[in-house]
Amino acid sequence: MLVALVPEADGAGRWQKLHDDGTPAGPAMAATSLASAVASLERAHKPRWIWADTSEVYPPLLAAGVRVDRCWDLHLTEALLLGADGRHREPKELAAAVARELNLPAPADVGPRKKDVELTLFGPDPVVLPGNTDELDALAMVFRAQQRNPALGLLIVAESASALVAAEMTFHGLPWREDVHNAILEEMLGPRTAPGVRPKVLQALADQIREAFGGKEINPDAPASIVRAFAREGIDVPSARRWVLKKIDHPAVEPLLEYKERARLWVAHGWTWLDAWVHDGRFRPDYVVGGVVSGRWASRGGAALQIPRLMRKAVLADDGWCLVAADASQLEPRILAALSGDQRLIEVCGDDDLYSALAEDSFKGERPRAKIAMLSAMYGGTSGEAGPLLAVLRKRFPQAVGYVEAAAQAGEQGRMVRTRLGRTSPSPSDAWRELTGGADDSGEVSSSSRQAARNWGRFTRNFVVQGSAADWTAALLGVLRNRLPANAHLVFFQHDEVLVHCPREDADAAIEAIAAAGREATRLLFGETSVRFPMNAVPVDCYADAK
DNA sequence: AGAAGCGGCGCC
DNA sequence: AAAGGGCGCCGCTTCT
Repeated sequence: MLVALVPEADGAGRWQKLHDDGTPAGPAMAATSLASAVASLERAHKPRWIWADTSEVYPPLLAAGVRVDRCWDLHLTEALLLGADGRHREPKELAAAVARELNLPAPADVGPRKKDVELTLFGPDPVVLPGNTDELDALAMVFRAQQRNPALGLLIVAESASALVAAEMTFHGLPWREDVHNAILEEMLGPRTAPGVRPKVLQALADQIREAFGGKEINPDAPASIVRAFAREGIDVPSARRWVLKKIDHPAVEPLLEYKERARLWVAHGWTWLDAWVHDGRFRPDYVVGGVVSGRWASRGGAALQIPRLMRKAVLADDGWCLVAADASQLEPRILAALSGDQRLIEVCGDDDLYSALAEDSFKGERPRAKIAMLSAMYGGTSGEAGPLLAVLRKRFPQAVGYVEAAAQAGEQGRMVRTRLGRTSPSPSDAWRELTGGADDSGEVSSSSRQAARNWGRFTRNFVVQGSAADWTAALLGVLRNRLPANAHLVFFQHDEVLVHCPREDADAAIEAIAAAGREATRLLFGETSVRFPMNAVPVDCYADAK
């Protein structure tokens, strides 16, 4: 069963049952408490909820204690459908345009709409909804229009489930111990200072750096200042990047590197971050499902997907609870094996450490070289020894390497590529087409043209692998959230790893659910493939103890 | 004064 | 040892 749902002010709302084809299956109903209406419908029918935007509709329901099983997110779906038609939209433009179509208020943060945004979005034959259309009717109409590409069905369902997971993660929050975080900061920086006031340890390092440059003024926070300071000493450096500085023999280098590391901690995850993002022992970032073109999640605020390893010490389970940390090991090369059907690579995937097996097979047991070769194939690396290593890989695994090289070629020619579940790469810009349009008057293809083509080829090469891996994790999340024990909560997700917070006695059940979800995700994407996708799942008290 | 771009670095 | 793909976010600098 389907139920379309429109929230209204003060926790009220309206809903309407729909048939599977999106036609009305009952009258429109009004509820003064939307949450109780949803709860009772959920108990009775476990419907698939049709709503405009999970990130708007679901959090208030969660806050009222209501969890739902399934949904269909019209925003996310429309983005997938448009992308598949080669009509990508910026998320903000899409949100504004869909809101307009649905006669809903536009998101508050949407600025002036650009002129060239289409006002009619839906389907090959755009539907223009009159301004006075009932919102429930509009939802149903859009839902029906969104059945236009059945090939995307699984992706849409997985994406919508991901949106439920994202809202639930924000709701539960990642356990975060402020006292532990503060202790780390104190150890690395010294006592807390007011915002903008350089902590003692950083000031001491800055003084040391200035001494090393003969007392001349230098701002270690400004890369240009660092480059100038070295130039005064007769040392030319192209930039102030860490790996550049590391190669220099100069007394300022050590304190500079030390300063950079600690300053980064102060600025990105210092006391200001703690005040802004951690409350009542929980870190609650906003996750942006589908925020990356490849289908990976992004986050908004709090740099949720860039938590430094050091700070994971502050992620501690509640008393009597534990964190089950699980990651899909070496996910992307396994995805490539399954996508390409390369039998030899599939055999290599039989090993828990894929790179060791690859090294044994083709690289004289040299694991680092095997890894460089594989990463170069997936990322389009060319520098250093990548070329020869890739040649070895191509000879031994022609199907796998051929798969990514075909994707690269498609990109270089300006064609779109698709992930396993049908997420589609954006088209290159008009400027790109202009630049790569062909030979100039003299018949030469300019180097900037070739470079632009290669750059886009690297993007599409990686897109098929990174995006299909995102397909796989979306399927995993969707399956997992309905398999976990009732008290076990998904509290973190980062590309290929999840954290589950649960009572200790539920840890084994959570681990089993994760393993089962991994198997199911593999089956949903690839059917009865023999590629192995091992999940490492371990119960820990502290996130830093995983791996 | 505020926006935009850049360099840099955290994560996968 | 870095590089090759994807991000978010900071401070600094330059532009408007």
